[in-house]
Amino acid sequence: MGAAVTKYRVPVGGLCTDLPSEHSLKSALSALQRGPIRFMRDHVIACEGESADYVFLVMSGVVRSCKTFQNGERAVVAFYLPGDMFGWGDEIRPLSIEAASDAVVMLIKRKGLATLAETNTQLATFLRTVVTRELERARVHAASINISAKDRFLTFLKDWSKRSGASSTVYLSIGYQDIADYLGFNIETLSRVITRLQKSGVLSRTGSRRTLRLGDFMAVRSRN
Amino acid sequence: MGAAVTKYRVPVGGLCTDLPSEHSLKSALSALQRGPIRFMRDHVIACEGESADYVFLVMSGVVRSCKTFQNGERAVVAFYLPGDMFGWGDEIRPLSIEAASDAVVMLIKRKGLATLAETNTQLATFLRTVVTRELERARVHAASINISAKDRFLTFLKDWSKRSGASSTVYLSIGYQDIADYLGFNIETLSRVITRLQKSGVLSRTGSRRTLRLGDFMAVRSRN
DNA sequence: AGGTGTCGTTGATCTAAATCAAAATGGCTC
DNA sequence: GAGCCATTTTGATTTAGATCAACGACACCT
Repeated sequence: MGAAVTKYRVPVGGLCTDLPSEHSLKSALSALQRGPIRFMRDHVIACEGESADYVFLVMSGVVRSCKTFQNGERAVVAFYLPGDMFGWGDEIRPLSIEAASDAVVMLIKRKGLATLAETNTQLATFLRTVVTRELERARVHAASINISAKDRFLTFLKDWSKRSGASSTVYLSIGYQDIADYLGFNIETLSRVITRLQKSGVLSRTGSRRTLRLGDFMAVRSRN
Repeated sequence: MGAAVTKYRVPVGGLCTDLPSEHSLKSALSALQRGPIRFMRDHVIACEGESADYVFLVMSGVVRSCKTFQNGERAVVAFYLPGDMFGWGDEIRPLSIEAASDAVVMLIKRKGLATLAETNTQLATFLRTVVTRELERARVHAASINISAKDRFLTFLKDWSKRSGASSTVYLSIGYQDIADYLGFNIETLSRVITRLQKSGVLSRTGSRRTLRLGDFMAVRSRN
């Protein structure tokens, strides 16, 4: 190992990549951890309105946070991928947390983390970047409020492929309903958008419906 | 003054309400400040892509942050009202900052603030809540991606009236175009929505078009 | 292999909002 | 007040996406 900087739990290219773990921090963190815990798809990990005692670290699978409205509609606000830490910064959960695919999640005591961050500058910086990055993502999402379904989906795909370790082949481990609820249109529209993109050669699907092979994105004129 | 907790610059019920200013902090902060600076409506305060040397504190008027796309379209991502501090947490400005009405803004050196926050827990906590609150707002905005123009506008109005010091009369100091670009529909639709709400008695406009008198919001069935 | 349930696809129709076009309003200066 | 400008409003038409309905595909289960 030597002087090489080892990283703390990095399943893919997620947020936690940024947290260097010297031994002291690593052991201090492990004292605050519970888990890993397995959740089956669609199972609720935490409810809206609860006190947020834990911060989450996704080990595998995909986790979604969503807002459910009184009329039964739902909006998916964010997806968290392996390596992502989230749930920091809220005393009360503003959104429910659910498994969007079978997922393994680590729980970390929020208060303990806060205490640790008071003395450990590295951790404090890391937590700040976690929130900032999430804010950035939310802003981009919010800014996409007036673009077409096609462009919205392409933006999503681009982001997803980047986050899940860019390659020309993307595996959507989550259901279409989740994607549609995230992008703000319905599942039929999503299906049609994908079909159209397929026909126009932007992407192709071999074998499993969930596996998309991407052509040249940039070739497609989109808003940004 | 005695034991009474004085607050730092609180034009209305904005974010800065939360920052208690003992003398030491106050003077340390004032050393980092530049301003107040006046900006006329639509003037650019900071550009996307620039290094973010300053954090902003709105003294009066309204400031918007927006993303401009290559095709000339624009999305307003957030509005900042008197008392709001923003721009913390980004090394590089992800969005341009512009005056949505004539506005007076205070500039605070970001690096200095960061240094100060390292030793001052109160300030650190405050900065964290600033970012968290902004994230919360962005999430709500993003979650509104699939609701009707009417509901989106009502949600906006509710939030705006709360932020600008709730009363049954709301003064929109910004143009319709800005509101439309924030809500993600065009100005004609916004105008029609308002007209319809007027006809259905949810709100009325006396004198200036910019002044809305609100009826009972809760009576209107909306999604949340 | 055949049945069953979930999930994605396709088609027909409807509707909210976009777009195009023009008029009305209010604010401003002279 | 008259004229001029930016802003908002209203109307006619088009369109993207929603909705309703049915069908196809795949995984799972015995």
